[in-house]
Amino acid sequence: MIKIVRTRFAPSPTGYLHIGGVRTALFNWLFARRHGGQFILRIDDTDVQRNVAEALQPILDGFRWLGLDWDEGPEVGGPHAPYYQSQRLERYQAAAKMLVERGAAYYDYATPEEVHAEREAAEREKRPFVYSRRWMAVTPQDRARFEAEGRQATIRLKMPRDGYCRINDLILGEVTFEWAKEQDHVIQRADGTVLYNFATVVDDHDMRITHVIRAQEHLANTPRQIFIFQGLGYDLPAFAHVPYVAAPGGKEKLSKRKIKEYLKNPEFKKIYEHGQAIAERIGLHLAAETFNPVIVDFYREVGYLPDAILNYLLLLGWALDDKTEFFTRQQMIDLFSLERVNKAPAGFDPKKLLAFQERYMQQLAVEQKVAMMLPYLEKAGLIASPPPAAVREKVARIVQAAGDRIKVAGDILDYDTFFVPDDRLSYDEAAFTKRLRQPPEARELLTKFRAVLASADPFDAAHLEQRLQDFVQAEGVTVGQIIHALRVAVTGKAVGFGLYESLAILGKDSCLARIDRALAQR
RNA sequence: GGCCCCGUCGUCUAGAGGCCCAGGACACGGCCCUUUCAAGGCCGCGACACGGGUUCGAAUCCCGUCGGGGUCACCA
Repeated sequence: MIKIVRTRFAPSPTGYLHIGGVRTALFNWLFARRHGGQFILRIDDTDVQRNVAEALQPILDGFRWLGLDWDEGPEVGGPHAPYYQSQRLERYQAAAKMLVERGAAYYDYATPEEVHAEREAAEREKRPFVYSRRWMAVTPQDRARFEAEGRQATIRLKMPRDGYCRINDLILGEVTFEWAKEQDHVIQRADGTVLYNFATVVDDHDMRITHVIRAQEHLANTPRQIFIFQGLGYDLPAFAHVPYVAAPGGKEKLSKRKIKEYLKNPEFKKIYEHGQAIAERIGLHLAAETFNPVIVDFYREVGYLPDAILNYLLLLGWALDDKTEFFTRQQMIDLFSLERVNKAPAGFDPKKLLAFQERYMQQLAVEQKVAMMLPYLEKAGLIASPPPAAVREKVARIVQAAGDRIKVAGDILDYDTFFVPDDRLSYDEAAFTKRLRQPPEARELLTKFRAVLASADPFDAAHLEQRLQDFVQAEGVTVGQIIHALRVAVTGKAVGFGLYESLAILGKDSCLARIDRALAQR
């Protein structure tokens, strides 16, 4: 019988989707899709006191935005519901009890202090800690006696004390652990709630998970989980431990808590500031702790493409060959394999992510780009909402003219000059000085060229270029002497796309008004 | 510290004994194009952690050293 491949990703409802988590989820998703199987989302909320629904929403939104659909889980349900660990407690308790009955676990009446003391003693004597099982209840009489003392029971795993646990990991190969080094871990607390390592196993079995693809930090948990699977008489899933995603410019695991440290990295900082600037212009004032390149929401708000992010993440620890870099969704699914996942951690490089983003942006048609960018202009208060047809047309012309300069949708705000009223145009001071105050001939040339513009017809890029060429010839000056001054005067900025196209988009009236305004400034 | 994992250009990687005095991409530097800024084109810089084996031959296999990381909870 061929088992249908079923993989899962089990996020905790923390309020945001972590980029490293997405990479793990992506591998799970791809593996399931590759083999025509199912991808399950399960919520690890065993230890969460906060409002789960609220903290879960951003995560589900993130998955949807990225196009990583789940076959079973929150909001879609499924045959193994509920998919929230907090709602499965009775099932876990029944399993824990069964584990005790089968002799693979026991009721333990030690207090946390007593165990702690044993651990300290072992440390002092520099020997590995192994619980003495002094407060292990072997018989019902033991339980009664301990309880008479006012003690409360936890349930501990009764780990083997000899032999080896061999794991055949799909990525790492064979990994061997010594059973004797494993602890009698608590699986059920004194208050009856259960611990992650135990709940995970029960869920993976109940939900018929065939392949556990998870971060390598869980490798050390695997022996005890295998012990639980076997103790309960469950079939073992296959394990694949993917290396964790490392911090930018570092080797340690990427962590959402170390943002301040990452911001010392100039490249990370640059990407962050680029996004932060866009966010602020659309009225999002978010703290670095919750809005930064480690969190998926950052990319969504700033206007990245999901496909670019996924493509980048796919190549973080996986490669098809020595040349293929770009993968469509379908190609990813067709070509992904766990065998080609690297064993070593890969550093997260937001700059390379941006490079993928640029390439994906370049492939979009103008209409697609416009659709992405209109919301930014609306939120920044630069255009009406919904935008009239004429405005859309204008945005399309700008997007066309800007070409590859727009890397993320939010970059459209760099062209705000085309939307501000003529009398509110602000000038880049440094540029204004360099182009309009310092060159002695600037104002005179600009004044003369204003007259040329006033009579220009048609007011399009080709014609305007011709008029400017004629002008410099007639005046005996260079293009450089007039064009920079003109750019600053009409756009307020030193840089931008083609000037003739800029003039044409602005229209004659605006150009003339802006030149007048510039000439009036001292 | 115990256990486990890992170690090719700054970064992501290709490489499964001769195709490699190591290939690609990002970044970086230069040139070209050019009204600015991008984009694009061309060129360049740049790595097998180290030491021993095995072999006619090692980035690839073995051993050791060093280095990095993960994990050691009644967290997930």
